[in-house]
Amino acid sequence: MGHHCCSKHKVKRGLWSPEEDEKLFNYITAHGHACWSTVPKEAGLQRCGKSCRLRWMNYLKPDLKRGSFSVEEERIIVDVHRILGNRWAQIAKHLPGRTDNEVKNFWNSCIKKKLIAQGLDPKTHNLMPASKTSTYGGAAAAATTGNNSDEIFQSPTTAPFTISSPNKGFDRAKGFDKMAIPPTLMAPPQSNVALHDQTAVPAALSDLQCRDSHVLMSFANASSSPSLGHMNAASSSSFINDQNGFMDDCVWDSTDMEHFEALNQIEVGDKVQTCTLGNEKGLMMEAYCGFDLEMMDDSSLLPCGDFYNGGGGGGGGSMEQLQWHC
DNA sequence: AACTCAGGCAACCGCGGGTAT
DNA sequence: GATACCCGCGGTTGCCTGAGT
Repeated sequence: MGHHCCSKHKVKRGLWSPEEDEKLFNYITAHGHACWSTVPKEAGLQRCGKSCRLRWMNYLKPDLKRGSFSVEEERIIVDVHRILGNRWAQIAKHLPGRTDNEVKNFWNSCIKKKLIAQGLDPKTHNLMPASKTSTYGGAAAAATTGNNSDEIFQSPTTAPFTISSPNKGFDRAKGFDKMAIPPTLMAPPQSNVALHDQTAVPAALSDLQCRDSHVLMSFANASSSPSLGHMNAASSSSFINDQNGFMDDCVWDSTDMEHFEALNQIEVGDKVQTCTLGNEKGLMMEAYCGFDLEMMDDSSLLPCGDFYNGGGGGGGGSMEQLQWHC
C-alpha cells in the first residue's frame, strides 16, 4: 500500500538506489520542486511525490550535515526539547544541516536513554519518581557523577532556562545582555499538563515586572506559590534568590529602548503571552505560563532574541549557544 | 563460523493544516 | 461553505550492521 497521494500509481517502495538518487538530485537541482507530486513523473522515477520529498529532505539536500552529533548539538537538542517537546522539525531548525528525522532518531536512540539513565523523564525532563526510575534501571545516581557530555542532561530544577542569540537584531555590547528565564516560564503546553502539580502556575507569573534602570523582574506570590518552589530551586543559579521571588540577577539595560520597543509585543499565538514593556518611565512586563510554542517559529520567536544567562555558572545555562532564528 | 540480539537509520504511514477550486 | 489536493510533520516500522556469544 502506497501513500494515499499515489495509491493509483505503481510506485516503488523501500530503499533508494544510487540511480534513483541521481535522477532525483539532478532533477531537483535543475528544476527545483515547485510541486512534489509532479516531481517523480518529471524526473522519471517510479516513486510517489511524498517519497521523493522525503528522500530529498533527509538525504540528498546539498546542505545536509552528515555524521554523528556533536556534544553541542546534543546539548541544543536537549534544551530545545525541554521547551518544545517532540517538535522535531522545530528542533531541527536550530541545528543547521540536520533534519527532523535525524534529530528524532538521535533522540530516540541515544538521548532518551541517557535521560532515563539519569533518572529524568524524557518527556518532561523532570526527575522521575524513584520507583519509576528504578523501573528504567535505577541509574539515577549516575546523574550526579557525570563529567562528560552527560552533563548535558541536567535536571531542569537546577538549570535555569536561558536563551542566547548573539547575532540577531541586537548588539550585545550595547546591553540587555542578561536575562534568565526559569524553565517553568518557558514550559511548553504539554509540559504544563504533565507538570501541572509541580511547576509554575500562571497566576504566579501574572505579575512579572521589570523595573527601569536596574531592571528587576518579580513574580507576585512567588513565595506563596508551591509551584514556585521549583523556581526557587533554581536560585543556586542566581535566578531567584530571595524569598520574595525577586530575580535580582536579571539586568536589562533600559537605555537600549530600541529593544524594549521590539519586545513591546510578543504575540504568542492566540494565547498571547503578553510581554508588555512600557515606556522607559515604567517598564512593565507581564507574562504567564503556558507559552504557546509557536513562539519558537521564526518571526514570532522572541523578537528580542538576546537572552543570556550570566549567572548560570557551572554550566547552568545550557542554552547559551542556542540561536533563535528570529 | 554461525547465530542472536540490540542499536541505528531510512523510509513509510496517517494525520492535520493550508490552499485552490 | 464544502471538497479535493498537496505539503509537512510526528510516530512507527522494518531493514541493515556490528557486537557478543
